[in-house]
Amino acid sequence: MARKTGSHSNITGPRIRTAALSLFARYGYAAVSMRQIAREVGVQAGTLYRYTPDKQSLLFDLMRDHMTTLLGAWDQADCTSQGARSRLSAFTRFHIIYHLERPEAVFVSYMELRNLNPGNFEIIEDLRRQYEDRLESILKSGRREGVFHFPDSKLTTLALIAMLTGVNTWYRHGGRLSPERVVEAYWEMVEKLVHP
Amino acid sequence: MARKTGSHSNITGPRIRTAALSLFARYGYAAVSMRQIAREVGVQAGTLYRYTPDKQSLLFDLMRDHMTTLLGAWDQADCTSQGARSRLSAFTRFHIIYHLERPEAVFVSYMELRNLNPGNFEIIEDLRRQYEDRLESILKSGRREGVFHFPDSKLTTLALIAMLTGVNTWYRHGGRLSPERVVEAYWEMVEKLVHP
DNA sequence: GTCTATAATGGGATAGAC
DNA sequence: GTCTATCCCATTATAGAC
Repeated sequence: MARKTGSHSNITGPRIRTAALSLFARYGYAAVSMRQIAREVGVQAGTLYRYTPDKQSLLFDLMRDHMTTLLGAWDQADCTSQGARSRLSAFTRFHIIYHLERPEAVFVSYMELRNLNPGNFEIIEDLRRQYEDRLESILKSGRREGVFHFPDSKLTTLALIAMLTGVNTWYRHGGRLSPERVVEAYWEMVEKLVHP
Repeated sequence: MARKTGSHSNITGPRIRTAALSLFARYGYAAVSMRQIAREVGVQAGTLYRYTPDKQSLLFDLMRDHMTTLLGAWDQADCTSQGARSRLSAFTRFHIIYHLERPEAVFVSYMELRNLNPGNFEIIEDLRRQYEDRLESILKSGRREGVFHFPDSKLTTLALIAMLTGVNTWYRHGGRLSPERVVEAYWEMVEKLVHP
């Protein structure tokens, strides 16, 4: 049986999400219209509402998916049986590489928090806290093992995440440094920062 | 001679800028309307255009003033005759305190870059680069003096600034740590990070 | 599954009265 | 120096045809 003309439901949904992510990252959620997203996808604006209840849900779904995928990927990569120094090295590499591979999702997830409605904001913030907690527990293990020293575990967690995420603001593909070299340099700095 | 009723030109201009800064910080440039700014100030929307040519100039002026004031304040505070370690300590303190005192201007200046038109963007980016260069030259002096070691001066500059500016994302007035304690903790981390 | 058409609202910016 | 009134256009979201 021939497929009906215009029967693209399996592909239109993802294409809407991809277009929205890209436009939100470039111009910001508030500056992007549903018509703009529709044009990018190649459908009329009304059609978008078959795939999302409203613009807010589109933003929220993108951010929630980014955060849950990030958490899942780290939990897969983390070797909890290893020592804290080795786990921190793995975290440094994972965080930089994972974020460099998804600049748009990272950018939207950090910049558009204030455009979430209160309920959605709380859910995203909880996921972010969970990710921070993963790093903090590594730092605390290292302190118990006597291989790390730092002034305050929560504050050091936030300092390290800010430092590592900052790579996304300046890294340019094909620039002076390869991702591998960036990871090396940051690990050298992280290692000294937590040194006893 | 009695002042004319409604003659507030000396105060309305600054009040527009304060209201705009506050609203841009809370809701984002694109999400804030000129009518909203006018309501906050207590004038009609048309009146705003006696004080700014358009909405874009309002944003640009706020960002440019923040960056030039920041640069001027650091150049005032920097004791170039001192050693690099002492200057880096001063920079760490200056950056954290100065940024904590102006959360709205800092937030707007980091979040609304993409809402600047190309010419304005270039001017702000140049000011930002100048500020980064101030830190980088301290790091290079320290390396020449033999009191610092790091993998790459530009990369370390950006890592440190990201780390220090990150304080603004989590610090809450009246929270667990005083600004003074935050400065101490960050200096301890910065010092180790650049340790030979 | 997508389209056209439209409702209801609000946007930036300007003109001219007072 | 501020207000009122207005121009013109864009916005989100929905209804109903095909």
